[in-house]
Amino acid sequence: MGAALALVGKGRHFASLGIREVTRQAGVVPTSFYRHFRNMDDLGLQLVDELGLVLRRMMREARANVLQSDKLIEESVGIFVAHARTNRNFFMFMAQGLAGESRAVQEGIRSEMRFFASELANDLRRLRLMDHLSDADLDLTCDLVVRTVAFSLTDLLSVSPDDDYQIGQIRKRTTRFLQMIFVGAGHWQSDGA
Amino acid sequence: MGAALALVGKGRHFASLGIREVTRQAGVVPTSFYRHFRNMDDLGLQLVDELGLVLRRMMREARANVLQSDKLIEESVGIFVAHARTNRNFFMFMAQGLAGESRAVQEGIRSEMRFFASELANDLRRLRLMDHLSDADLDLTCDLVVRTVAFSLTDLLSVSPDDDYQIGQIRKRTTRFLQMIFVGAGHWQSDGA
DNA sequence: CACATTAGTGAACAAGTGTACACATCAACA
DNA sequence: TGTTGATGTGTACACTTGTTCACTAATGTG
Repeated sequence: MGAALALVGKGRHFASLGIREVTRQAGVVPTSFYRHFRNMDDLGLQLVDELGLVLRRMMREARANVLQSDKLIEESVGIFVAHARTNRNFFMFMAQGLAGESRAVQEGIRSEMRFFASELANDLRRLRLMDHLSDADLDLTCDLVVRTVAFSLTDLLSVSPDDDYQIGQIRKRTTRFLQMIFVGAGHWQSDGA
Repeated sequence: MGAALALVGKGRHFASLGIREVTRQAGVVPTSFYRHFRNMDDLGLQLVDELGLVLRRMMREARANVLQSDKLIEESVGIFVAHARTNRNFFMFMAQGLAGESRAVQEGIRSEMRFFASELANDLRRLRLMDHLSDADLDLTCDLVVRTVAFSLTDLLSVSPDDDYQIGQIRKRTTRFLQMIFVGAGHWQSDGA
């Protein structure tokens, strides 16, 4: 799995990886592959599971650092950007998987995103933010937030991880996106929406 | 190019396609490939160019059908969904390319999206909507809109093109996303954003 | 310690891959 | 009509690929 991630991190697309290639990168003989996975799709699914853990770690950190901050959005985006850098390969895999060729991997990632959105909704409820929104509308908002952040991922991954200036730009832009969404959510249904 | 698109439409990822595979689908001998393209990346780039045309056609239709409608957002999303169905393979290619393995294709698609966003900004200016926004903020809004629609693409492409119910759901949800964004844009900078 | 499970090995095979080269076909135009 | 440029063909070569099978090394548990 590490070998596959490493190749993805080098710019290869997961769908184009072969068993021999992965085992070669892992420093192991091709047949060993079958001791762990039935095929590449299987490997992909297990990567999605690990991706889930990465995302949960990120959420935990965000909750810890953000609870009483007034710059909730800015902080959260910062944590996201930091994690995207630390776990670059995982996030690359995620970005690829959304339109990947394995339906199962696709669905897995989608499901991780849904989970993330629902946790975000819980947090906002708990913090008594967006109290005027119905459950459905809060859901809508969180879904939109998660999508926006996920799309920023593709921006983030398309620049060098050392290009602090560009990364800063993306962080600022993403923050403004979210601010605009929350302004919209704040006025939702109180006007002609 | 048609053959490559057809394979993508069948669920394959562009990055995993080979020259022989494409020529086989095209009903032509492998060596013929080199008469038209230098390699698969080259083919990808030419597909991006054609994708540009598809998007422009869509924009033209949207402008024609939407000028004096009060349901501007709803109509536009409808046109988008319709085009996504008609040109399913092109849009699949687009969704894949955003996180694809050819940097050039990636940049090409990204650039098409920027163009689309800037045209949208022009239209909004012309229609005297969002008149209170600075150029930069209008840009921000349009970028966010285009991203949101692009992400909906992955939803759209993950369901069967004949599943009218699910497609309708996606259309409605996307519409609400955009409405929320525009509500946010409408109140932008007038409150604590 | 012995034993069972797990992980890794090496050789083999049929099939598929990218690419090179010389040759054939065909449309368009002088 | 003859020539030319674009497109397609057939053969060939050196690799790479997925998967199989029988075998070995290491691991931890009774």
